[in-house]
Amino acid sequence: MLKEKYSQYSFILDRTARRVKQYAQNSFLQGAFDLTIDQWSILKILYEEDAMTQKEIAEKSGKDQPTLTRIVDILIKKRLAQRVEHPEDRRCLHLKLTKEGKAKVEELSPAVKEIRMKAWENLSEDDFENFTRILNTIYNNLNQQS
Amino acid sequence: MLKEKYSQYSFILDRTARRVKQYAQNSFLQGAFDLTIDQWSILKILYEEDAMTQKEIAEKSGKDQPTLTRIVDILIKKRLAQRVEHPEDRRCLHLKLTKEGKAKVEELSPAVKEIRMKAWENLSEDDFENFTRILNTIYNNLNQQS
DNA sequence: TATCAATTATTAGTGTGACAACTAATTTCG
DNA sequence: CGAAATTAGTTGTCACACTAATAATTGATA
Repeated sequence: MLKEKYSQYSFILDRTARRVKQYAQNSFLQGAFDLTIDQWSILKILYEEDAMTQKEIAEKSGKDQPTLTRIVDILIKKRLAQRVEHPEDRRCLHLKLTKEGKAKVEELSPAVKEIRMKAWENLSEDDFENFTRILNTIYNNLNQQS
Repeated sequence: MLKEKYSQYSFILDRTARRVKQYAQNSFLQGAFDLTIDQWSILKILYEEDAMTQKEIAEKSGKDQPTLTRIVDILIKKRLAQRVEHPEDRRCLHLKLTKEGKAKVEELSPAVKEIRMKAWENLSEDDFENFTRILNTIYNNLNQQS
């Protein structure tokens, strides 16, 4: 295999991921959403399934627990979410959206979808399928266990 | 278009980019390379073309100038690179590798290529072509100017 | 030539990511 | 039962990304 050639995907992958994030963040700023991309991603997860523990959210979002703790702190400071005691396990905390949090998700969802779609101009349905398949294959190839 | 479906690529892209970086970083740690991935990427660029300004390196690496300043500070602290005055423009600084810096790149290059290849198990040459094409299309779709 | 605009690099501030170490609570098992 | 291991969450540290603001220098132009 031509290692020189293959080993350069990482640069393109990294810069594209950064640009996707940056583009969305700029759009958020212009729309005065008062949220970062990562804060939004956690809000979205909570909207789809309320009352999860932070551990569960961390797994679902692919973030580690310290990172999640900090994002949740910010969401709470913004009064978009709240921590609630777990009824059976005092180590855990259930997170729930506040009314404001739910309203925020409902208000912004359509705009966020539009922002996300921009990336797919000039690309086909096949491209989308291949792209997600390849990304997931790479993700699994580099799994911690292996 | 099914916006709901298409708008979820960003999560997969982000988490895969993070895992690629993390996998390489862990391999660097185990090999006691004493470098981060991003420090390595700058060293590599300097090895290929010595005596560039920070502005040029920033463009080539896809990093912004503040980020580059910090990474270069670290490389200099590690005695792998040095700043040299630009002969014609006193605003600029030429960066050059030290002997140690060049030796480091030569020493680690083969190992880094091996690490990078791991991601491509179970994937074909076509996948590689499609992957880079799609990434670059997305990157251009989200160009600042547009 | 004197001023103003553009360019290069830096600094400060905020947010995030990874890792290690820690607390508190719970579970396991001798 | 009680000590040890495990688990959930937090805090601290370092590195990086991005923005805005600044200093120093250069170039353009009136």
